[in-house]
Parts: sequence; structure tokens; C-alpha cells
Amino acid sequence: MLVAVDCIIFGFDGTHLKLLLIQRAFQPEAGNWSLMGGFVQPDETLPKAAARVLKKLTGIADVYLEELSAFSHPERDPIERTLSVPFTALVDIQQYETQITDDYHAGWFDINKYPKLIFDHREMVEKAKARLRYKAAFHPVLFELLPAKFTIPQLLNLYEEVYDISMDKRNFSRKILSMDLLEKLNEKDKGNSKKGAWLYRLNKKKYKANFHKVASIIPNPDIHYS
Amino acid sequence: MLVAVDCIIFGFDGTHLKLLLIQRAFQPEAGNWSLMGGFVQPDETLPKAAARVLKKLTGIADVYLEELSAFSHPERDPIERTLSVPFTALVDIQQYETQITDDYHAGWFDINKYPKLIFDHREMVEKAKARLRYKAAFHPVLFELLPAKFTIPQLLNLYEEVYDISMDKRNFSRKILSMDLLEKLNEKDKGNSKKGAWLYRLNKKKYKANFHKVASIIPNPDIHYS
DNA sequence: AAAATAAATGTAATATTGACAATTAAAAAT
DNA sequence: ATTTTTAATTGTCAATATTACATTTATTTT
Repeated sequence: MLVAVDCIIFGFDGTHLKLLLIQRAFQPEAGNWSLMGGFVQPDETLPKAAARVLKKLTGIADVYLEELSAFSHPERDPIERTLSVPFTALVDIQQYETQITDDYHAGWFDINKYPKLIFDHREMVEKAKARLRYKAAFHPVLFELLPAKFTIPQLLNLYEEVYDISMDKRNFSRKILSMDLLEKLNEKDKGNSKKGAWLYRLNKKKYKANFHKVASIIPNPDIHYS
Repeated sequence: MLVAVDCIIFGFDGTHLKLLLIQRAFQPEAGNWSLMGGFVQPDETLPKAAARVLKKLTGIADVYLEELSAFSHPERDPIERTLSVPFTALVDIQQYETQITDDYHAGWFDINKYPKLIFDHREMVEKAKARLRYKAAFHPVLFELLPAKFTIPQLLNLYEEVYDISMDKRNFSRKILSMDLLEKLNEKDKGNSKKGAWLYRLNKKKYKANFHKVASIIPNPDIHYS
């Protein structure tokens, strides 16, 4: 059996959650939109393969990668039986290097409006989205989508976009700051207002130490997560 | 690459969380303790393969199965490269049929004291245990380990065993009953006390409908989950 | 009839969450 | 220079959820 990995690469452009797709260069399905993937090499584990694939496409290393359940339907690949393990990648869209990417005719698409994908890739994307919502409701993963310095309103926008809800600014700010993960910088970002918003950065130590801790970030979590 | 599944089969004997292991009948590692596993067949998905393997060993069908992250180290199997996807299985230990099992020299072991296992199976077990703790803190999965009729004190024992904590009876009872998943029966179980404890059963409809809902079941969830 | 055992139940203190609006800082417009 | 505009920042109160804690009840055994 062939074993592959596919990367569901999420980015955030400040307004919308984005998905990085490529146009397949070979048969079958040449020219059609697809997730970036690749076969696992003899010396690689699955996560290593995913990191390699991601690096090749985006130029970014040390990316947040989370393995999802394998896709194993016997006929999912019409040519030869291929097991694929999808990985969710959270990427700072600003670090994305277009030049490296152009080999693959890659493009960012809005998560709510992306083209038809090959094979079962749409299903992978939807699973990744559901998983991201689940995970981010309790763990501070969404920081991975932001640049190193970011503002509270930017973070709020991100949460509102991922969950498609609007949240109370005051409550959100209180909750996030009470997690004691952020360090306030002596700099403002004036990109979005006259007054400017304070920039923060993650305290990496506390982030790593508290990552596995469970904290309910989303209000009214009376939603169904899968 | 060969692709296999391995089952981490949990059971609950009323006091301890148990793990079902087999003694391997063939080389390599013949005679040593191992998880029950098998290769994925041409017409099978991974979950189907896991269900088949489980049925073969325990005689039980329709089991709660949850896929964990794949184990993919190139040298994890010394003979030939084999990818293995572990599945956590939660089983009502009372339904376990010894006769079917005897072919495999199977045995239940305390989760905190089980023998040396082949390959990376110990790592699989530890991951499954961590995952079970994580999952069960928010989703009512542990019911899968109990018989159809059970008492609140039995359920409490199970939670206390899985999390290795002691919980307040009153708070636990209130929390569980407020989830509105249980139906009180007109029967008592007198196995453990003179007074007897009321038996309950799951309302399957509500269980399925609310399964993905997130509810914090474990008090002081200031624990690190992985 | 008394003792023993485990089951069942309630309440008050505390912590967390949710709802809600006024003030502030800076730039742009007058 | 003053006013206007825009988004950022901040606080309080009410409701809800959680925690800590002890007595009563049903039944069997002595």
C-alpha cells in the first residue's frame, strides 16, 4: 500500500481564514486544485514527511502540525491504493514565500469558498476545520496563525472568524489576558485605528508549559464539536 | 509499506481499568505480550480492520473505537517497514467471551501494571491512556466501559480510577444527572451494599445527540492533558 | 432491637461567566 | 485651534457554575 501525507494549510489574512491549495501538475487530475501532499519516504515518519512537504511548498519550517485521522478508503485513489494521513498546518501567512511556491501554482482561498478538490480532499479540509474549532476552543493554537507581534483586536477577529460568531471585546480581553500567556510590548500597531492598539507577543515558555492545559476560550460552548 | 492496526482494548472490572493483551503466536517476538493487531486487508478501511480484529479477539461487535495517531517510525518493526494505526477500544468486560479468546492466550492486565510489550506497543498504550483521560474529561465515553445497567457509585468508581483522584459523591452525582443522559430504572443493585443502589441506563438517543457536546466532567480541570 | 454499611440528598460560600456603556487616544476635518 | 471621527481600552453588576462540606435513609446483619 502506498502511504502519503496531505497538508491542510491554514492562514489568516487579518480578516478571513485561508486555505493554501495547489494545482496538480501530473496525472490523474492534472490541473485541478488539490491539497499539497507527498509520499512518505523510506527514512521518514509521517510528521517528518508532512514537515518536508510543507517546507517545500511554503518555505516555512517549524510549523504547527497536527495529525488527523487517516483516510483509508480502498478506492480513494483511482490509480493505486493509497493511504493518506492529513495534517493540519497553522502558518503565519506573512512568512509565506511566494517565490518558492510558484512551482506549484499555489493559491490562498477563503475557507468558506474554495474550489472543487481532487479525491477526498474536500472531506479532509472539512475535518481539519472541525478539528481546528474543537482544538482551539480549549487550547491556544490560534496564535500560530498570527505574526509574532499582534494586537488583542486582531486576535479577537481571528477567533470570531474561526467560530463565525461575534464576541464581547471586554470579556474576550479579560479571558485571554487572564491566561497569562501574553506579554504587552511598548509598541502600538496603528494599521487599523488612529489610536493604535498595543502589540503583544506570546511568552513562549508559558505557552509551551500551558499548552496542554485546558481552558475554555469560547463563550457559551454549548456547541457541538466533532 | 505494510499497514496494520493495533487495538488498545480497555475494560473495567468494577475496581480497576484493565487492558487486554495477547501472547504473540509467531515470530518475531513469539510468546511475548502484545496488543492485538492485524494487517489492513485490500477491501478494508482502517476502522473496519480494527473492528474485525477486535471481533476476532473478543467476540464483541459494535464497539466504541477511536483512532489515534499513526506510529510510523521506519524501524519500529524489525522485519519489514510497517505503519501501524492504533485504535482505542472501550469494551464492556462482561461481554467478553473467553472461549473465542483462548486461541490468542489473551489476558486482562491492570492498566498500571502490565507486562513488557513488543515493539512500540507500550508507547501506544500510554498514548491511549492519555487520550482516554483527555476525551473522557469532556465527553461521556466512559459509559462504554460499563454494562447496560449500572449505578451511580459504579460510575463514580470508574471516573476515580481513570483519573486516579477521589471525587465528591454529591457533586459528581449532581453533575452526571444534570447532563440528562441517564434514565433511572426501578431496580436496585445490591451487590455492594445492604441498601442497594439504583440502577440507571443510558438514554441512547440523548447520548448520541449530546455526545459531541462538550461538558466538563472532571472537577478542578487544572490538569495537563496531552 | 441495635448496629453496621453504603446510598442518597441540600446548602452556603466562592469563582466564573455573561451582559452591558462610558472614556480615551490619536488622526482627520473643519 | 477646535471639533469630529474612529477604534481601543477599561469596570461593574447579575447570573450561573463550582466547590466544600454532613446528615439522613434503607437495608442487612448481629
